[in-house]
Amino acid sequence: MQSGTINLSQLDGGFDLQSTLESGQTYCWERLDGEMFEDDNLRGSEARYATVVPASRTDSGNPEIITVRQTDGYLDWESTTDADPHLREFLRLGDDLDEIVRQSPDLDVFKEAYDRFRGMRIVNDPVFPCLVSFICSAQMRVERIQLMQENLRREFGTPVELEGDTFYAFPTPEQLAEASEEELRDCGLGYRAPYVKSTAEMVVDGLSPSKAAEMEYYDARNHLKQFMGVGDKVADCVLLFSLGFLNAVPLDTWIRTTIDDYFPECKADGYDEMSRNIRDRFGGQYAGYVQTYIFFHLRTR
DNA sequence: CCCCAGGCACCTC
DNA sequence: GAGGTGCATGGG
Repeated sequence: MQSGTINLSQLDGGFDLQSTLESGQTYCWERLDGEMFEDDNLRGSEARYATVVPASRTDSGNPEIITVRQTDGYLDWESTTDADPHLREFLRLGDDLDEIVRQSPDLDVFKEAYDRFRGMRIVNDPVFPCLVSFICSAQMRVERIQLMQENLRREFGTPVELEGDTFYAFPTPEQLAEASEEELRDCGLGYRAPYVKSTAEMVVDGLSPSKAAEMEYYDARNHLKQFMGVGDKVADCVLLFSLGFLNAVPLDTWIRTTIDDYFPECKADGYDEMSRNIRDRFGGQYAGYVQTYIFFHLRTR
């Protein structure tokens, strides 16, 4: 086992592990001393979280466990591998949060959110788990999305051990493509089960979700919409939370409500037009950051 | 019993 | 392409 620390005081704009992992951006982590996404868990804890790095991302070619905990200005990690570069990538520790806030619009609702969750960063999840989890997110609460992903990992993922504890990698496209629709429904996926199976088969057959990362924003969104169960909103989530499109603003029910209450001038009929309006209103290149702060703030107040 | 949850596929027109 | 409808599942 390896361990290490990352000095958070050296990061521009600081870091907050709990809000980063429990704001509904990522379903790739589990909390070891409590349930993710329970409101009374919000803020102030020094909880430990675990994830499994996909085999496709590790030097060893095997899935590798990382556990991590934030204490007093440091991120302490333990891992089966050198977790430092993975953590910097998955948690976007290189983002200059101070600069992002400077470039964001002067909005009271954003200031409130930023005061509550200072240090929260957008995540950069591995693309296949991110894609599947947001296909599962349709008409579903975050607590149950998390439960569905835990079920998928346990039922279909490769087990990995760290000091006697067993964790599961998120299933590969091959592992999910081989699952039956019935088995997927048993994980609680409901009508999303055939979407997940079909999307896994498409990836196995060679359609690459990560290829969107090389494209211009609208082409990237259209590329992702080829997958079954992926529309404009899910595509924007994958672009923002996995592929580095910090300008993407997923238009979900909460942001739509916010638009009605705070930005009525951005209202429009189609997703495209309203999305463009709100992206401009949120300052363009970092609009996804603004949206994520506002979403978490309003959802948990 | 109702309604709703970080929407989407599919069918009309 | 724009608009309506069905969709599994669990909790309030």
